[in-house]
Amino acid sequence: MGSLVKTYIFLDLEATGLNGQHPKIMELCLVAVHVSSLKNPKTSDSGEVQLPRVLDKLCLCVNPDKPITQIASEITGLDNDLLSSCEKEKFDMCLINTIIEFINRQAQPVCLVAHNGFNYDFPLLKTELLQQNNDLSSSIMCVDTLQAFRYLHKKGEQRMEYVKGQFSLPKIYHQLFGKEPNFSHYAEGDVLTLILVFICKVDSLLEVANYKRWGEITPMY
DNA sequence: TGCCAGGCCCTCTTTAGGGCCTT
Repeated sequence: MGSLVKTYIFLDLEATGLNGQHPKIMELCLVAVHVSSLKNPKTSDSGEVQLPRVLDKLCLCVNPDKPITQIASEITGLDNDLLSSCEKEKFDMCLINTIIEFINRQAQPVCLVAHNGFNYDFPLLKTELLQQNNDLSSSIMCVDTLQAFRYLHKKGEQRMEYVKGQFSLPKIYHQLFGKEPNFSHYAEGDVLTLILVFICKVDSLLEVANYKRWGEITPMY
């Protein structure tokens, strides 16, 4: 299924809490990368993988219309007063149309990519869409990089000596780049970090990735 | 009142428990 994909859209959400707290989205970022850019990455003089030059980005803050948990506020730097004072709109039809049009202007077919996406980002986005009586095309493909990296490790990927059993995005980035990622828990920062680690392992990831259809994603709540 | 998920993986496992991962 994955060999058909022409555009990978990397996705990250910042939200008011975790699954059990019925979270609401307060920031989202989608960055679209054509498959040709992923498979022909540029490197710096020191040999470090660089972000592709051609990126389409959609980054938006959202008024969650719900109290943000203290821990979520601490790690994201977002709080209700800040979002209100910046007069951010709620997750509404205007935002949904923007997301759909962003996806539609990419070379098709597209695949959404998120770290722990099958259990967090995709179900939460689905919940928000359904609450507005809308949804994405059920044929859109989805990949979870947490699942894929765990699978690579289990299969004995030679160059990956992660801290045993630990596959958070910052830990994977540190393993591959030898430094801390920039702007963790900014939606855009996390997406760019995700793109970099994806490119580092692109051939392996594309080989083992477990593709699901958006129609198979069940809402978080 | 107080607390709140759930899928995956590992191991001191499979009649289970605990940590990871996402905010």
